Amino acid sequence: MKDPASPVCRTISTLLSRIGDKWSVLVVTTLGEGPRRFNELRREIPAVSQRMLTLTLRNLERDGLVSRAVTPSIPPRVDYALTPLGESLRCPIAALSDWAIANVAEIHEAQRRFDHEHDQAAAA
Amino acid sequence: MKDPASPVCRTISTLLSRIGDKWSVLVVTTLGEGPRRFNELRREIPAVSQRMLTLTLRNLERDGLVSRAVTPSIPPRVDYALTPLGESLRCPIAALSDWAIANVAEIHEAQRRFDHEHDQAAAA
DNA sequence: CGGGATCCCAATGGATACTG
DNA sequence: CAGTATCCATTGGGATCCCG
Repeated sequence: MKDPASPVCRTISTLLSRIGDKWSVLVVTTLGEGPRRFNELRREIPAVSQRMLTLTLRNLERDGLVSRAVTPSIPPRVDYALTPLGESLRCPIAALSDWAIANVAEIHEAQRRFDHEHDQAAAA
Repeated sequence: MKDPASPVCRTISTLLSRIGDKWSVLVVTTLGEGPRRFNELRREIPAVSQRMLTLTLRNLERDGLVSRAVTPSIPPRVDYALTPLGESLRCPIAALSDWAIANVAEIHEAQRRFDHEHDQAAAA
């Protein structure tokens, strides 16, 4: 199970990278509230650059988590939404962020203590 | 909630980065089976370099997820173990990897279809 | 045994400009 | 509006050598 060459482990690893990348989770949770157009997502996630939003959406689409519907009008219209697969990921993601929210104080205190006990050079 | 400047979001983001980095989850799940010494971990996770294992353990220790116990003998002995906080993370992590395992086939098929529909240049 | 220090390459990601 | 293309800075991470 821990052999990094096994397909299962590589897929999990890929998924974790996707979860860990800077914007995927934010996009998935936003789309979890309902379909969005490209610039709607940009507005709801102000810090994302248009380049990274595009890349993130492409990756999520490739993994089958997000659907992309193009309406070839002038101006063009593209709607993004979670697929059923993407919907099913919301639950484990929520579990993770719930954990994070529940333990943010403890983590911060651990970091503070760690930084204090070692040299206080790396005071993030 | 989506303001990236908010402390909560920054902490979640940090946690997700930790989850998403290449080795943290593997280390946490391995330590979930019981305490391990440094080189035991290296043996159980063959692909990790000693540098990255050190860094990963330091980060996890700083976040309060892993404890580090030094026995100053010759040769030195260092035991790593999950803290209660680290233990509590095993559940959401398991939820995530269960999801990944359950959906690996569907994800692969989505990727295959995506790569096929677009140019087959990026055949990962 | 359990690291730290250094070097170096590859990937991530931001800013900006251009396009259909 | 919804991207694509290019350039560039930062970071991640492997290899190697050294040390207590």
